[in-house]
Formats: sequence, C-alpha cells, structure tokens
Amino acid sequence: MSAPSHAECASELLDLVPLIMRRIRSQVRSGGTADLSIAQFRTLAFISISQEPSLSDVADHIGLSLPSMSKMIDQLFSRGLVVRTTHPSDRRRIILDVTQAGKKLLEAARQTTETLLARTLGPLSTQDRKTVCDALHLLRPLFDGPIAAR
Amino acid sequence: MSAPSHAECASELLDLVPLIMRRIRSQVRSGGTADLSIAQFRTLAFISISQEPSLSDVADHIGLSLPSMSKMIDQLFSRGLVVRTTHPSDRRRIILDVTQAGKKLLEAARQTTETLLARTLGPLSTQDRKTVCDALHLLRPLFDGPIAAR
DNA sequence: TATTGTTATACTCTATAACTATA
DNA sequence: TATAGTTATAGAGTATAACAATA
Repeated sequence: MSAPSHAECASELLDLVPLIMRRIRSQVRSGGTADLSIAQFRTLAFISISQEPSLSDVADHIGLSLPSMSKMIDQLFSRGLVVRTTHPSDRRRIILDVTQAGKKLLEAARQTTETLLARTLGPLSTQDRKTVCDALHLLRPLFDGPIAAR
Repeated sequence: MSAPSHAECASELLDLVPLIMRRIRSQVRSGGTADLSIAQFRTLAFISISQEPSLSDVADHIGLSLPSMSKMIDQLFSRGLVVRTTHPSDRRRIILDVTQAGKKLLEAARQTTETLLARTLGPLSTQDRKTVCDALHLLRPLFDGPIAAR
C-alpha cells in the first residue's frame, strides 16, 4: 500500500474520531458512580495535575468560556469534588483544587473508562497496539496546542 | 520501546481523542458557509450514501434518539438540505434524501474541514502518515459497531 | 397490538452581555 | 482603567413520555 496523502489521513480522522468520541462519552458517563461529562472529567484531571490553577487557567486549557467554567466549577463544588480558595495576594483570583472525594471519583472514572476502552481494543495484536500507540504519540503534539491554529 | 498494553493504549486514546474532537468540531463549524454540528454533518453524510434510509435507520446509525433525529431532520429540511418523502408501500415510514444544496454544503464542509485537518497534520512525514493511517484502519472496526458493546 | 414518526416538556451544556469586586 | 470572576439570559442539543397514524 502506498503512503497516504495528508488529505487521506485527514479524511480518515474525520470519519473515525467522532465514532471513538461517542464511545468514550458513553463510557465516561456510565463510569461506575461517576457520571461525569467529558468536560467535567478533563477539568478534574487538569486541576489535579496543575499547581494552584485559577479559573481562567482551567477555562483556557479546557477550551470553555469563563462563565461556562465558573458554572461547571459550581457544580463540581456542590458535588464536593473541588474547592475554591481566594488567592492570598490577589483577592480577585481563586485557586482551585480537587478534594479527596474528587480525586477518588476521577480515578474511578478513569479506571472504569480505561477498562472498557481496553476491552474495546481487545482484538488488537501486540504489533497492532504498537502501531496505534505510535500513531497517537505522533498526533498528540499536533492537537495539543491552542485551538486558534487555523 | 516495548509494546504497550491494552490499558496503556486505552489511556492514550482517552487523553488524545477529546483534543482531536475539539479541533474537528471547531473546524466543521467554521466550514465556509456550512455551520454544521458534527451530528448534522454525519447525518447528511450518512443519508447521502444510503439507499432510501428511514428516520429510524438514520437515528440508529448516528446514535440519536428518534425524537432528536426527527428534530434535526426538521432543521435540515427547513434549511433546504434534506427532503422527506412517504414510503410508497408503508405510509408510516419516511424516506430521507439529501437535496442538491445539501450535497453541495456537505461537500464544502467536508472539503474545508479536511483541508484544515490536513494542514494540522502537516508536520507528519510520509512514514508517519502511513503509521497514522494504519492505526486508524485498525481502530475503525472496533468502534464502528453499535454503542451497546460493553 | 406493534411500529413509525411527531409533539410536549425538561434538562444539560454552552455562549454573550452585564455586573461586582479587586488591582 | 483593567482584570478575575459571577450572574442573567438565551440558544443549541439531547432525552423521556405521551400522542397520532398506519400496519
């Protein structure tokens, strides 16, 4: 098979990624006791690995408007998954953190989802898995940046 | 590098696919004159390649409830992108079809999105593209089925 | 009675605009 | 005056339940 063009690659991505996303979404949602949307899941994950992120930091990274993120944090707070503290030297800012319950839920959701996804990947041979992981590593830096790239 | 486990593969997918999806979504939405959601885009695409699909056929394939799809078809109809005709031998069913305008819009959206995506893929070498396309071909059959597979 | 599709209703997610508090 | 965040409001998108028409 001859090497595919960029356009062919793009076409394949456009076909397949929504299918994978649909599966992931349903699996995250049904994640044990979790019931997190993808955005909530990613938000918890980002806060948990960041150092004292502000609301703006999180909104930027996840790709949501500030009001939307404010509202989402409200929800996560009322579920006891995150806490807000005022920044000591700039009282306009808030510092976000994930509670123990939040960490536990995040891990449970990740665990459940990864297990289900891994099951979906079951038919892949060892060599196939290497191909897939190699491809994902190639793609990550291309899609990790800000969305403005057009 | 040793071959990754199913779980590692799953973890990579879970990290990366939402990022790619976010990019695709923004690119489909800004697709020239198109302004289609991913679901609308996929719906138009599915109808255009199917033989006289019913509403249920389309809802099943896209993974939406019947009412939701009914509403989406309403919108696409009022934009002049699809037509509904009554099935000749079963008047309960409708037969969906994409209009010329719909085909044109679908192609424009696909074209624009693929071009933008191809640009995003720009840094990939010929060999890299082969790896990515191979991986996508491996993944397609795993995610193409009904969502119930868990 | 079962099937196909639509209508009624409600909930989630997201955005823009207006506002408050702080710098 | 500028920045960080919240509140008010509105619009998409989706679901479940109830309904109508046809088989």
